[in-house]
Amino acid sequence: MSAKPTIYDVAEEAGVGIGTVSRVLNNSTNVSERSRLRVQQAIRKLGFKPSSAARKLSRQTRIHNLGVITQSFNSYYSFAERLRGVQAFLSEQDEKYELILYNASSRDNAAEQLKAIIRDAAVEGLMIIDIDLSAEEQKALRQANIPYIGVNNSTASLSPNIGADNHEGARLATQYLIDNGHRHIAYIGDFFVDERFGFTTSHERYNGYRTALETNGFAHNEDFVKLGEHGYDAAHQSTLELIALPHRPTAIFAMSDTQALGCMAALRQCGLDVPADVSVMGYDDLEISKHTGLTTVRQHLELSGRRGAAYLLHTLKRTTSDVNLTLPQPVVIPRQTTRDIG
Amino acid sequence: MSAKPTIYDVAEEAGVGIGTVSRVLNNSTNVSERSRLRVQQAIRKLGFKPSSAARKLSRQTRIHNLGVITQSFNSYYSFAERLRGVQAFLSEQDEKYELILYNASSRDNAAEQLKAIIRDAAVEGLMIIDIDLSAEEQKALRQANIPYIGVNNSTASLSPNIGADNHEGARLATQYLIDNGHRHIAYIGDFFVDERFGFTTSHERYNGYRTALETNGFAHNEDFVKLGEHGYDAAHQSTLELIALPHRPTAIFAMSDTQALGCMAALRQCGLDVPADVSVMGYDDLEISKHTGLTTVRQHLELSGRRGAAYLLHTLKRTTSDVNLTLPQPVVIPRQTTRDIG
DNA sequence: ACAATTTTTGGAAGCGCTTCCACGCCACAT
DNA sequence: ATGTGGCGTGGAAGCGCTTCCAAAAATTGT
Repeated sequence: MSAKPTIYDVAEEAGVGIGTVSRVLNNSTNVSERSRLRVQQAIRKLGFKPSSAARKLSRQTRIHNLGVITQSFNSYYSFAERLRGVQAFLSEQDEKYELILYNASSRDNAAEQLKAIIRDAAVEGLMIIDIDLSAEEQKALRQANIPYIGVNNSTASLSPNIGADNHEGARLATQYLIDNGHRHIAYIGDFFVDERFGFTTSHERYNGYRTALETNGFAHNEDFVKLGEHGYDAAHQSTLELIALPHRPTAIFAMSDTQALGCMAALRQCGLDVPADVSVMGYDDLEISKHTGLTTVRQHLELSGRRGAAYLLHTLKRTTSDVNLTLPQPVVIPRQTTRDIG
Repeated sequence: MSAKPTIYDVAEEAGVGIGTVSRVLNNSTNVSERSRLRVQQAIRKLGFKPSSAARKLSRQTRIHNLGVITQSFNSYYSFAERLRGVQAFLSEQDEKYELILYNASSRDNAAEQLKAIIRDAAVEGLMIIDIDLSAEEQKALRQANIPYIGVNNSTASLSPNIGADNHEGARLATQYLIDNGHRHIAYIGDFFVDERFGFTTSHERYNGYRTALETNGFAHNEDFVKLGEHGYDAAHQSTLELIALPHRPTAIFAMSDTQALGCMAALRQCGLDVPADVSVMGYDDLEISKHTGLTTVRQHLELSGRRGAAYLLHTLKRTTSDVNLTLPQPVVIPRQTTRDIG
């Protein structure tokens, strides 16, 4: 008798009909105090819990739920900013939307979760942050009739996609450093993994960096490119390696603000001043970057969340009106960690 | 005919039985290629979407879902760290849990959302971050048989609660400054609002600050207490006011790292060095604080998320084993923004 | 006392799906 | 021809709830 109790069990236990139980559950009027008490007692005794599925089904009330799946809770500050955009947009809507968060621990796990989502029809729309879906996965979503939108994925592989132009942003960042007289610019980024399905963010930004160098006719120095795990610590380590170089760079372009912070910490730890000795450029413009005076590239994180959510809702409502899928161009925000050495 | 199509509509359109439609939906075997195609066509034509509620109900598969409700997406970095703890814990479990995020825009909105959650039995367990529930609200949750856990709420009012000892943390922080020779210590915090249901975090930390001062027999200076909105900007403003004082403090204790950053920015902007001229102490130990060298109080944010999730799961499983609800004591993490002026 | 309301009640029907059973059909062996 | 097995198929039953309706009980008025 450990099976989940239903209202029938409760009704029997309380010696009333199921209608009465339901009425108590819903705080409906027209229930005698005596019945209400008996039912409540039975509920407690049986540890009864209404099934939300059954409720949603019978009560015709369609509660919409959107999913957000990401692999990048490690770079969770930027994820949080995007999420904030999503929430903000959703809360402005008339209808209520539940936001279900899926956090994949690895690419394989992401695939697994995705399958589960499709199998259970768990969400009506899905936002995919920082995961590049294979063609098959995207097809599966389409077949399941689940609209989806990629955010910060490799534009090439995931469509539709809220595109941050990583290449252009990185090019601008590098060009900014060049305009400030820098000739020896290092790049700190993540490993270029997962290239099966298009470029990674790191690779895209790296390409933008290379483009800027080449456009200006500068030689490319392989020693100035340091790839590692994402995050503060790896960037810290990479920076130490850069400093140890016979000819150290005069500027370092980190592919994320978090990494830029790790970079700056390493520089200062070695007695180097930022920006007097070395300029540092980040990427993301997290809110903290404003606070730390980091020169960086603004890429409209919160807005990307908003736009993504807007797209999903429009699609769900079958609105034909177009939704703007492009974000404003990334732009360099000059602050105090870069210096003109021209 | 704009009503949501069901499998019956699809079956009719495709000229097959509902069983076949269901089989196609579930990628079941034993469906002729011909039928499969017809069904898929019909699905597309009708824009059919399976109802997740009906699915969950019929398929006996109980998918658990937990809710997290918060009001504090404004201080979302610390929220993100907690959430990370929750996710990490959940992903270690065998059973699958869906995490539904509720973000209240105001206290009233929180009350509204809470009602909706209860009404819809939307979640099996609820984590309440930074919102103090009234006795009635807690009672409603209990009646609805939804286990809940407060995180960083005023211990007094929300029970059970994963308690961060704000008073003690603030006392330690202040004592640390005192031990470093400071006698003129300012406090920057949030307004003490919402006291109907217990103390706010800001108030608790303020009290800890006062306790330290009094224990050491120092006079309390009302001018040194600046309360405002939460966040960087208000703290920035408060700091400017502190600096303008005839006798400015030698140390500033901000109730959060975010505010400490605003404070430091203001100091530097006025040509004051941290920590040479003024020491700054934060609270939270966000990950960024390590990066910015901020002396602060560590309060185990991620762990609080983990513990909260653990409690909910244990309760759901009716495990009798006790769950540890107490967090390690907060501890001062000395870094580079404070100086011994003894 | 009785009739006229009003409140309270039980339970059938139905929400949209999955699952299962029974049946038709065809290919193959006998 | 007759049997045998397996695939494909339709549709009834059932998941746990809400909602409705008609009927029973309680209340009011006369």
